[in-house]
Parts: sequence; structure tokens; C-alpha cells
Amino acid sequence: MYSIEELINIILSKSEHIEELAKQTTDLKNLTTKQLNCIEMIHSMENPTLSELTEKLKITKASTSVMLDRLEEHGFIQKVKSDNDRRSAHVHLTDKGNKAAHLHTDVHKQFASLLTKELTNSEKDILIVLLNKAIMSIE
Amino acid sequence: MYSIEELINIILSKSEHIEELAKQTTDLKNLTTKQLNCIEMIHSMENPTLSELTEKLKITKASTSVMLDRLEEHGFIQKVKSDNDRRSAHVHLTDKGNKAAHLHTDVHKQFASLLTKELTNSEKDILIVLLNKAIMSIE
DNA sequence: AAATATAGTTAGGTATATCAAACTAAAATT
DNA sequence: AATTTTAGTTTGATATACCTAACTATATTT
Repeated sequence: MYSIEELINIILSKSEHIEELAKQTTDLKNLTTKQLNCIEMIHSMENPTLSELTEKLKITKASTSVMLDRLEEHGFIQKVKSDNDRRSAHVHLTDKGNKAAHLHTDVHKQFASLLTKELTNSEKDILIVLLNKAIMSIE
Repeated sequence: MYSIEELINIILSKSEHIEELAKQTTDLKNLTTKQLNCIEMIHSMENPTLSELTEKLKITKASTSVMLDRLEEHGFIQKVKSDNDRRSAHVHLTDKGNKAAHLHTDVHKQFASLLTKELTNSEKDILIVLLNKAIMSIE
């Protein structure tokens, strides 16, 4: 029997590993961690401007500009000129970009079903109650 | 109440976030993900040669060589000439390198105690039993 | 002893990720 | 209308992360 620390370590290590594999086996192979992070941020912000995105990513506008150029070249995003303010553009995810944005949650979903495969329904229910209580201290 | 999928997603996302923060707030700030990965690999292999390490990292010897040069410059590793085969050198972690190698497990440990903070002892015991059963399908 | 294989390095190339500083164009303020 | 601010780009710099190909030095095989 593993201790809680060992269990958490096994679970987290394994999920990191699965994520790495998932990225390798899709057409997202060449996406860097930074790029994926940027895409996820764009997704969570729903069509931000470069400035808004820059603030969240905590890098300079120059860096964001360059990164967006690359993501656009690779077909993950599109810049759409704003109507109200003709200086600024909003970043939209393409279908490919959206797929990338969901990589993490997809893997988590897959991992969740793997993890509960061997449990009975009542065990699952108990696990759900306990984890709901447990995550109160991390949210 | 969150579903099991939501719970897993919250837990994994949060742990990734905490890891990122942990790296930022130590003297490991400038370590890249690849470098950390390399250091963890060296740690798990216990003083491998460049060739052995290369095979595990699945990159070329040239890339490994350059990466090790950098890690040595930054004080994470040391190359020690082998006695039996004077062509090869074994990679040793310095104290700083060892600290970096434990970053992940340290964060996992910290995360485990955070997660169980609100649970009673008997709840913890049940959680341990359930998770031990759950991880059988992922190991 | 000569030929071949292995360990690791170096050189030259491409791509990413970051910055600061100088820039352009548009919007907002005075 | 003139000035200043803001949004975003471009330029030039540094560092990482890869690769292939050519290299050196040492071991191993023949």
C-alpha cells in the first residue's frame, strides 16, 4: 500500500507522462510548451487583444507579437482587426487551435476514466465525496 | 459537487500551476523544462554516461553534449572522467542539481499535504485505500 | 599493427523564446 | 490642431534546443 504522498506522486507523474505522449501522437507534435500555454490562455480569454494577452502571459508585447506571428503561420490562430479600434486586433483560435486548447482537458478526462476503471460504483461515489472535500483547500 | 472528471481536471491543473510557481520562486528560475527533465533523468539513472543519457532522452549525442555543457556552466552537473574507458565521462549532479532533481517530488509532497489538510484521519485512510485500488490500472 | 567501432566534441544550420529600443498608425487629450 | 498615449510591429540582441556532418581520441576487433 502506498502512502498518500506516494499516491499523489504516482498520479501526478503519470499524468504528466501521458500528456507528453498525447502531444507526440497528435498533429500537435511540434507545438512547444510555451505555445500550448499561450493557446490555452487565448482560449480561456475568448478572443483577447495582443495587449490583454501580453498582460496575462507576463511577457513583453514584442514577445507576444512574435509568438502570435508563429502561431498564425502554423495555423493555430487568426488575427481579426477590431472595428471600434483600428489599431488593435483580436486573436481568434482556428479549429486546429481549439483542438490544441483542449489537449490538456482531454488528457485529464482520459486519465480520469483510466483511474476509475477498477472501482465499483459505490467506491467511485465515495472517492468523489472525499476529493470534493479535499479540493476545498486548494481552490 | 464536482464530477470525477472535473475533480481530476482541477487537481492536475492546480498541481501544474503550483509546479510552475515553485520553479519561479527558487533559484531554479532560469532552468528550462528540458533542462529540468534532463536533470531528473540524470538523477534517476545515477551518474550515466553521455551515451546512456542520450538514449533515454531520445535526442542526438550532439544535443546532449551541448545541453550538458550548459548545465555544467550553470553549476547543475559535473562531468567526471571514467577510469575504465578514458573516452567517456559520467555525469554527476551537484548539490544544486540534486535540489533541482527533487523539485517535482517536493512539489508533489507539498501538494499531497495541502490536499489532505481538510480530511479527518479516517477519511484519509479511506482515500488511501481507494487511490491504491485506482492506480492499479495506470501503473 | 591496421582497420573499425565507439565516446564525445565541434561547426554550421534552423527554430523558438525572450528582451529593449526604435518605430508606425490610430485614438484620446489638451 | 497639436500633443500625448496606446496598440502593435520591427530590429537587433542573447539564450535555448534541436539537427546533420565532420572531427578527435580511445577501445576493440581482425
